[in-house]
Parts: sequence; C-alpha cells; structure tokens
Amino acid sequence: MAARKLAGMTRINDMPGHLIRRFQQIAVALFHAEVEAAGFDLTPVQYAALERVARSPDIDQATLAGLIAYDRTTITGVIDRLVAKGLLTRKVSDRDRRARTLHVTDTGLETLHAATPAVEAAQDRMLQGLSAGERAEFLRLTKKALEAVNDLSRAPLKER
Amino acid sequence: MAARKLAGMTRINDMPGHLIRRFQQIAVALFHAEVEAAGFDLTPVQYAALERVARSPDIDQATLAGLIAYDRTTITGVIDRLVAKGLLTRKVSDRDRRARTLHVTDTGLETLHAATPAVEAAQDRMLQGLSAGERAEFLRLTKKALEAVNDLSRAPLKER
DNA sequence: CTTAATTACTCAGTATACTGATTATCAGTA
DNA sequence: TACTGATAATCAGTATACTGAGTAATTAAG
Repeated sequence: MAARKLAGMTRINDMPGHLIRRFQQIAVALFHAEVEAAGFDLTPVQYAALERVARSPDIDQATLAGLIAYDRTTITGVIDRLVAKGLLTRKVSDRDRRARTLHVTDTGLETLHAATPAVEAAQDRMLQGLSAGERAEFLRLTKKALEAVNDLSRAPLKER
Repeated sequence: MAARKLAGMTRINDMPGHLIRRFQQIAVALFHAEVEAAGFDLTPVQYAALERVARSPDIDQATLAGLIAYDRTTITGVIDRLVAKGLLTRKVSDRDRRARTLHVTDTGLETLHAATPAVEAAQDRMLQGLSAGERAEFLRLTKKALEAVNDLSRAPLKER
C-alpha cells in the first residue's frame, strides 16, 4: 500500500524545478572552471554586475538590480566584493542622496574584456550536449517560459 | 571605440547561464509560494531529500546525495533541518559506522503526501508560458543537455 | 596483518538569494 | 510647510552550494 503510493509518486529527478536546479549548479561550476583557468577570480553574479555597469556608467544599485534580475539585498554584497577587488567604485549620487552610483574602474574594464572569452566558453560548454538547432530551441523556450513568470519573483527583470 | 567594444559584447540577459539562473530563482519562489499557501514549511531541497528517502529507507547520506545530485557538504545541513522538524531520523549505520542511515518518520510521510500536490502545482506554474508540446520539448532538451555535463559538477547525479 | 588509500561525514569559511526590519531621503499632498 | 507614502540602501537571520580540511572507519595492498 505504502509501496504503491510511493511508486506512483512524481519522481524528483523528472521535475522541472529539479532539472533547472541541477542545470544551474552545473552552469556555475563550468563558469568557475573556465574563468579560473583563465586566471580570474569572478563569480557569475559578479561578472554580470560588472558587465552591466560597464554598459551603463553612473547607474544606481536598484536600477542595476532590475536590469540583471537580482534581489536588492543580494546586490549590496555583490557590489561590496567588486569594490573590494578594485573593479567598481561606489559613491553617493548627486541627484539622490539615498542612491549609490556605480562606475567600472580601469582595472574593472580590463578584467571584463579579458575574462569575457572564458565566460563565453562556459556558455558553450554548458550546452555542449545539444546541436546548434537544439540550443536555439532551448534558449527560445527558456526565454518564453521566463517571460510568463518573470513577475513572480522578488527580483524580476526590469528592462527599459 | 570603447562604446563599440561594449555594444558588441555578449549581453548578459541572453547568456544561457544567466537565463538558467533566473529560471532557478523563479522556480524556487514559486515552490515556496505554493507550499506555504498549502501550509507547509519545506524548501525545494528539503522536499527532494524527503521524497527520495521515502523511496529508499535506510539509505545513507552519500548515496542520497548522489541520487538527487546534492553536494555532500550541503546534505548535512539539509538533513539537520529535516531531523529538527521531525520529518526524518538519522542514525549510525549497522554495517558501516562512518555512515548515517536515514528514515522518514510518520509525520514525514504525512507531510510528504500532503505537500506533494502543492509541489506539483509549482512545477506546472513555472512552465505556464509554454504549451504542452513546448513543455515536453523543454524538458527533453534540458535532460539531454544535463546528461552531457552531469559529471562536470562536484555533485553529479548518480543513478542506480 | 599492518600500512596505504579510500570513503562518510562534519566543520570552517565564502558567496549567492531571500524575508523582514530599519534608516535616510525624496516626492506628492493637504 | 507639515504629513504621508514611497524609495534606496543596508542589516540581521536563514538556507542553499561550494572549497578545502579534518576525523573516524573501512577497504585494498603488500
């Protein structure tokens, strides 16, 4: 009876949430492998923040968080570490003294450009099991699925 | 020049790793929303461990970790919390005194069965943007991609 | 049978993510 | 202008994940 109940239950390893969790863990591991091999000490989250600030100098933390879908409390620590590494600077905004505006340092820009090939290599490796057509379809489906649920997280993507 | 460099760079929000990270965050948020609404205090990771132990009583932590692709150091804390909640018991194995064998309590089994509909509802919601055919294709591609990179993480899935 | 290698678990330390609270500041309104 | 509400950042606390190290116990090798 109990055996039948259990046998009939949804198996964890086939659940979408579990598959996504595993993929995320492997993606992070691949990122670290490639980026460390290239001689850099950057996490995926740190790279994303650095890259986004480089494209929008003088951005404040809340806006940055929205553009890369990070939680507002998470970004504080991420920026702390990027500032500690000398890749970003943080200062009180002129227009709004509540806000902190961010700028990439020269070292930060060099690091960003130099680390990018390794980051892109990691992106390729995580999809190595799929053909070119399958990769495109995977990305299309993932983006489509994300659009429908974007607002259900505390850290939705806010393009604009 | 610098502008051209930046404009030509890979955009974070289109990178597979970033899409996967966002999806995982939303999947966790949906899991919590559904499971809390149903009156349970369980994380995705705790649910997976509980479900797997229920199907393999007397399993040890290392084997469990392999079956659900968790890191061996992560599982210690997860089990700690499940034991603290009275859902699992942990005892030294008879056959190998290094190992700790796990069992679901009566409360644990009740919780597992009662929470499962909410967990499944969360799985549906995270793919709500996709048609039935697209969902199947998304899962097929995700599993295929995962198979090719499974061993690149410190916590690979070890079926069997 | 004793040593070497391996394995199971745990711990310390770091880095996301989140909940919920607090402080400082800004914006709109009576 | 005083008040109200909203916003930006931070902090405390909890829960994954991982690196690397350490302990205890088992297995394999010589």
